[in-house]
Amino acid sequence: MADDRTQDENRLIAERRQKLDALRERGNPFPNDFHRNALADELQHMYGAHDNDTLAEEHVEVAVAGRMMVKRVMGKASFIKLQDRSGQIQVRLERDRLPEGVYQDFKKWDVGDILGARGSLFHTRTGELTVMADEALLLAKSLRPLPEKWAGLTDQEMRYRQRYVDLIINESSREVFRKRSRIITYMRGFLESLDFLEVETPMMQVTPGGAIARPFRTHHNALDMPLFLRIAPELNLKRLIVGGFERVYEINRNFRNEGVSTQHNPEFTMMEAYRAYADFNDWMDSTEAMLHGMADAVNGTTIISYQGEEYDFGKPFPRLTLEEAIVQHNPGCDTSKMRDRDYLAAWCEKLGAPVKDGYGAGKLQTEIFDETCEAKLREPTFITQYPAEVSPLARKNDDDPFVTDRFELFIAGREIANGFSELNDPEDQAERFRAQAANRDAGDHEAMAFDHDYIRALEYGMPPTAGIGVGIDRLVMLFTDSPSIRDVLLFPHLRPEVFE
RNA sequence: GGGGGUAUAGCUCAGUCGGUAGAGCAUCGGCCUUUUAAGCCGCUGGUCCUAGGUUCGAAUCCUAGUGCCCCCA
Repeated sequence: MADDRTQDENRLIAERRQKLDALRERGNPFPNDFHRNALADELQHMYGAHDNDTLAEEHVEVAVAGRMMVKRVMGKASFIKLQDRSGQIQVRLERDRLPEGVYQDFKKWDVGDILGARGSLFHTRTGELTVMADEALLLAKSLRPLPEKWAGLTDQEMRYRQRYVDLIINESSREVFRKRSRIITYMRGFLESLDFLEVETPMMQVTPGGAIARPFRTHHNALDMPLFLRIAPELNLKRLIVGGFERVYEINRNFRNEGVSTQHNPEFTMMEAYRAYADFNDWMDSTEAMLHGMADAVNGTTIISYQGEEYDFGKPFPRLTLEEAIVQHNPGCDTSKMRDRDYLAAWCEKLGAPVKDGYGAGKLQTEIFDETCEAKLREPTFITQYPAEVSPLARKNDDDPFVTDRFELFIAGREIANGFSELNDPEDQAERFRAQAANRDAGDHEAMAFDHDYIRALEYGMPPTAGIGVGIDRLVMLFTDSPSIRDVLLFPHLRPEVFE
């Protein structure tokens, strides 16, 4: 026990431990037989408008419980506020109304303690709905003092490391994560209404695939073999299209062994959906419809306010090709040389973007796009026709095989979604894998491995299909006006804390 | 990987030119039966991130390191 009294003990905690020790003398200080029958917000909605005469007639007996966030002792009577998952409710405790000794005990309870109280409702002079307690008890002692009530908790590091404290203190933080849940619920509903089947595919894969990214590696002891955390569920979901489900989706974590930033966490949540007998245009339409409906349902308006800018999710999103975007944002470029490797390479050099021997015109185009266009795409915009060179799983365009039938959706200068008509020609796919494998052999850790089973699956025949991936975290950032991905992850990745 | 910012009481923050460490809130003690950041009186509470260095003297200046934040690659 003594060993648990950790290094950051201080006088405030020691005082509370003594109070807990005293409670232990009198029995179990963590009772589990208090039955709450009302939430703070329910009471506000049901009885907030009733006057005191009505409340006295009704004599509503309630049992409330939660964390004591405010404690105001005024001699023989006190006001406290209990916070539960719905909100806060005030409770009045009067010495002479409570059972013998309870009020004296209460004076020793601390802000942060978990309490239960039973009593009837009334309004104070200033009109606040309040429970007049006939009974009050301590349900769980809090040993650590909470941040101060007015300034609250603002220290970013503590907000991320001790999210539980952030959630206790900051309603805005609680609201971010409620909204995150509503976004995902809406998305599920949208897909279910289109008869999509939710599935779960492996997180641990022998051959990581489905994206261009570096994977995390782990090891299976019993089988004595390496395994990789998935970078995308894509190939497995398309195996299920081959299997005949026709419409499947998965909302789950991906893992990418890359840098950490305000836009990147090593693990992040992606929604991927695949629909047979559809093409990438259908997915652009559905994505627009989904985001429109989501904004209405989750935020109550189609206008998304993000970091001082406003975007209208109610309007159709402009669609332009990658080459059109480059031309539009680079007046003066030579439009006749948009696929001239030498021209593009020189341009990249000027931009300071890497140019390697293996890079073709398509790869160089995307570098120029990333450097000169991406950040400028503020309003929701679909960029279409990505080069085949950088789209190893996408179907080539029938009229222009340099590009694929692919799109990415940009909002506020960031990629939010990526979709395309799927490559279902097994021989073309095998050829693309071979090209990726060559890059891999040349030292590109992000290049895809050749997935023989995936080719075998395609050889059984995959119907014409289109798929999409939506970055959930970035979407939640937009909907909650959060500047950093860490603000929308309950437990963002941080360097480990050292406990001495 | 590079650059910038930041780190002081439980929390939020001051700290002047290098000269004994400060405030508000919280805690603790006293008063107070309708408060709303309740009020009044009193007392506590510090590894000034860490390790070196300069100096008679360092929260303050220098060097290195660490965490977090931001920007860039």
